[in-house]
Amino acid sequence: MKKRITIKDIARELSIHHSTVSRALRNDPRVNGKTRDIVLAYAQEHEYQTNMNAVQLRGTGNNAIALIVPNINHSFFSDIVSKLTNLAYEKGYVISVFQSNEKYLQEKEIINTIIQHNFAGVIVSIAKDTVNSDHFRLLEKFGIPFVFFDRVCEDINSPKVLVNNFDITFSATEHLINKGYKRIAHITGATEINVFRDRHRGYIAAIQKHELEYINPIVTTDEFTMDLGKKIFSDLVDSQNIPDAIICSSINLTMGILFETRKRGINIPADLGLITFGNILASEIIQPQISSIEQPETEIAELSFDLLEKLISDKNSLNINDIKVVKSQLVIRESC
Amino acid sequence: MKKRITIKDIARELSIHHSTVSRALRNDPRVNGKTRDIVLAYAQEHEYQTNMNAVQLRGTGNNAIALIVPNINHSFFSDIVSKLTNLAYEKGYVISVFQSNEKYLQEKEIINTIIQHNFAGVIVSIAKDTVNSDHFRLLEKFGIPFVFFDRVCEDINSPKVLVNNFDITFSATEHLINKGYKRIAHITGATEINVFRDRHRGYIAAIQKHELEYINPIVTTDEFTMDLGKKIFSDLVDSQNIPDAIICSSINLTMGILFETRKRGINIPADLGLITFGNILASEIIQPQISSIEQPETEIAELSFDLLEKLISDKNSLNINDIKVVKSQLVIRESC
DNA sequence: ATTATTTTTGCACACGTTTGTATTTTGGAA
DNA sequence: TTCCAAAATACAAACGTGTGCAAAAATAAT
Repeated sequence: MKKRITIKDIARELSIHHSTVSRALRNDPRVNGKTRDIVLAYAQEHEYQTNMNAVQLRGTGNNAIALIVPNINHSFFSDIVSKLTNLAYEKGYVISVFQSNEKYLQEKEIINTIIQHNFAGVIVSIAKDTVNSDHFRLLEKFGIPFVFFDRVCEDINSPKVLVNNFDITFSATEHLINKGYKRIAHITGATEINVFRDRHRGYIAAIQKHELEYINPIVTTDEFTMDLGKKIFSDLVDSQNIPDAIICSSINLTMGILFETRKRGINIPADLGLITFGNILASEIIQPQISSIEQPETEIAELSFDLLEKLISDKNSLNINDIKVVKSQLVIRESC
Repeated sequence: MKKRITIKDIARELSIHHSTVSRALRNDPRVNGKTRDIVLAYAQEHEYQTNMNAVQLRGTGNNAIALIVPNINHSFFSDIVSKLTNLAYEKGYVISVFQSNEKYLQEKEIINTIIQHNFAGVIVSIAKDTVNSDHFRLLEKFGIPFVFFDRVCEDINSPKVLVNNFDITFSATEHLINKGYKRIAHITGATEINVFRDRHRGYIAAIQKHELEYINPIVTTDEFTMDLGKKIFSDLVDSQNIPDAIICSSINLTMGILFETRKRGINIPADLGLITFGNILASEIIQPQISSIEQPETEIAELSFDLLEKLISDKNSLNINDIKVVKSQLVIRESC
């Protein structure tokens, strides 16, 4: 391994000043076409690569953006991560993906790292754990623009891309009611988070509108796993407090419920109606096919990226408090 | 937004030299405990954050590592990405995740980016497209250590973490044979890639050992999607060249096959035996439950990270040509 | 009190790049 | 040839940090 070649090296070899080399490499019109070609040729031959640390230190040109998600390996987020990564690539940005593991503390440290590395901007969906938003204030203070998607800090003035959780959950609940279900339960996450709170409210609103007696919001702050789904449903059965329909905020939990219903011989949709949030690769295979609320990952990714890009290129280019709401879709299948 | 505070700012305010501040912040024993405390207090109060660009430019201390995967949103890779991200976090590294989209060209550009940003090391699983390995030679040239996992460049001398693809596919095939299946097909990816080639060979070896007549390796270079799975199976049926068992390299393809068998009333395992690579969240739900070859993502992630870490801290600490082979597991369920 | 020793701080430069300004070179017009 | 404007290049400083070395201050030894 030989030491990496720098602009100064090129300058020395070519007996010109390194500032000229710098300009030549960036196609500055101030440099003679002839020398530009010589420099470019030399750079190419010797595999010159810009040192972005130096560029960023200088303060000019920063194409690094950071993405923070609670979990990389949950389908909703991994889809968005994948899409955003591609968008970033196309637009010439470098994207770093960070995972908070649903922990406020980790999220906070990630923010510190982002500041230290001078990222140009951040796209973030907050952890379930995050109730305090000081770290985003810090980000503001350092002048790093950021955009929230899905899970947001509502007390922070920054653009947000949201899903119509209230409306869609309202619709889903109403759909179940119209189908004749009377004891509808709603399983969701910590209602401190906008996403779960809005779904919760949408559910309640529909129940109340139709004056049903049975209201059963089941809020869990644990990690959404299939096992947790099994447990929640088992507890429901044991408690004799059995609903005749469920709206579930997590595909993982839904899998657990499905497992238990099979084990117990509970028929879907006859004995139990079911609507879940989120898609699953195998949705076409699983029987009965589960009705689901599908979120527009592509649209969310694109909107978030656009907003951030605008913010990076000009901090005043848009209303800092811009909120976009994208529509998710209720896909009725065989489970209700 | 106010300008960010630097070491020099602290020095000026405290009327000491910035070198002293630098040392104080890093707990250098050469600085007086008293002044250290003053500096630390001031830094904390004014929310000082190290500028890592400067640090990295200086050449001392680089904690950024890069991870390149073909797809972030395929379960095998997303699991590994997630695990590696956590490992990196625990060990104080910052990890950036890049996605090659199975394209050599993108992989190459990613490598350039990595060089330009002076990453301390790289963990990579190559694209299906990648037959040329010049870009890894470039990485070598720039002295950036890297570790391959799963899909590797065999002509590059760098540590590798592999899965026992030959053996496990051999076993799987033999298992099907022992169960009485006679016409076993194998669906896999481009055999230029070590992973698919080894599986291919393992399959062939088992077939030949048992002197079966029917050998049908189906190699596809297209993206592994459920739709492709449907198409491949439909073509098989149409061609009258119907196997009585299939080993499939991709869970997505397997889903497509499953879909088609249902549609056509083909019974698994009676009419068709099935073994797939990869896990799926819903595996407990899908009926019949599919026998699968499960890869030890955690072990792969840990081994890869350990190797890279050693390489970063001391380039000569291990045999550069180190190859670790981890064992995947054949889990027999109801599909064969 | 003087010197020797250790502890602590200051100084200056380097990392690689960019950019405003000054200087030189070039080419053309007088 | 001489001079002028334009084009091309060189110079120097800056971004924020870390480190070897020199200088100074504090402490210990004589």
